[in-house]
Amino acid sequence: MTLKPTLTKDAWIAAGFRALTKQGAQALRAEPLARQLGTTKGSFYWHFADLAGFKAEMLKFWEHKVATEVIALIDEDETADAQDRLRLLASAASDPAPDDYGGRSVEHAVRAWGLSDPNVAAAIATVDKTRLDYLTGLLAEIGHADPALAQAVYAAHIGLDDLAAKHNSDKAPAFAALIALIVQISGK
Amino acid sequence: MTLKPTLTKDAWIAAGFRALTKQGAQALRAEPLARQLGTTKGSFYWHFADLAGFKAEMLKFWEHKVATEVIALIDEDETADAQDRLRLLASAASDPAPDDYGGRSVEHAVRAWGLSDPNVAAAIATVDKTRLDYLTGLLAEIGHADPALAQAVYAAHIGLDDLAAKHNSDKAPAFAALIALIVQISGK
DNA sequence: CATTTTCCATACGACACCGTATGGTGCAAT
DNA sequence: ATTGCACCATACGGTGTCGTATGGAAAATG
Repeated sequence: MTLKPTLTKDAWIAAGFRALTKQGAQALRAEPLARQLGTTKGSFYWHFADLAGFKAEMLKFWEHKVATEVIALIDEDETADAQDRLRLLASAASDPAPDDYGGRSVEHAVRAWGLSDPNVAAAIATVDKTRLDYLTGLLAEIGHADPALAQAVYAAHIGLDDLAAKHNSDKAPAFAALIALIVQISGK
Repeated sequence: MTLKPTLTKDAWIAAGFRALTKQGAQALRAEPLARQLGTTKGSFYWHFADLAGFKAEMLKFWEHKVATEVIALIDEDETADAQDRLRLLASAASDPAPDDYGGRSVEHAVRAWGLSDPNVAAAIATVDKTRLDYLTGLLAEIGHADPALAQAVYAAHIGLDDLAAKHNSDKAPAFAALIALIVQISGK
């Protein structure tokens, strides 16, 4: 059990996400991050081969986090039916910034990052597909067979992250209102 | 010899939006843009005081474009009622990239840009408020008084831009499906 | 205590870009 | 033709960052 008073890779990655959410992808540089951590880039280049390696580890970290979130959601309540699961989704969106590294949504920042980094874009595409397939299945179970609707609902989730980050507005009630509307129709 | 049309500010701004949509905000630099245009930064610094001035003009250009779009939409059909206007919104989203500078949505790129530039974020906030107020009014007219729903619908519009850019998917059917659902409920 | 390993500091050359200064070119008007 | 102006090319110093190389401190190991 080596108790380390020194920096770990995770500390660098956390600093990376803080910088990403606050300043965008162009802030992912070794020397500014080192200043932020009160150290020098000597540490950075000991823990990571180069910037690309650092970014790859950040991305890996995010992919793992998202994957566990999805699994947790699916296994949350084995007995819940589709309607319950949808409402669970709506309330999960109300978490007051559970994965926050300093004020904004990590997911939103990662999506913006994807615009300038193909590796990030590829990871996002995979995540999107997983979620969208899951949501499409849920909606189909309650009578909404059109996958276009699932796409719209998922898009609302994405867009609300954006709006919440830019306007400090609350994401939860809007998403809940949308889900409520959809569940209402399925009941008829 | 080729009659060389001199570069205008608009040509630089167009190149700026191409770079923004393809590579993100960090691509808004004088020398790379000059190479892209087959010229040098001597031209850039003749047309613009500095990078900040250039970005300000890009932003001004975008704000003007968005403003005219909104006005055009409102004045499109004076006799249309709220339901018609909503369907008009849905079909307007089906334009095959009307404001494209090279493959992706400008709006989407500008929103990502806003993450790292407060001036851009402020412009987006204004635009969002205008659109959201308009949409909230429309939905209220057809019986959906909850502004949270309007927020969700607008968020879907934003999110679909993101998904369309990342997956080359079509934005129109998803948004149309959502609007159809909402109009359907209002009929009850 | 000596040695090895782990982790960080510092110095270095290379490179890309900024913004300025200044010179050059083609075209218009006189 | 000469001048004036609009527009671009080029050269320059300055800054910020990259990635490497190397030295050193502190803990772990024997």
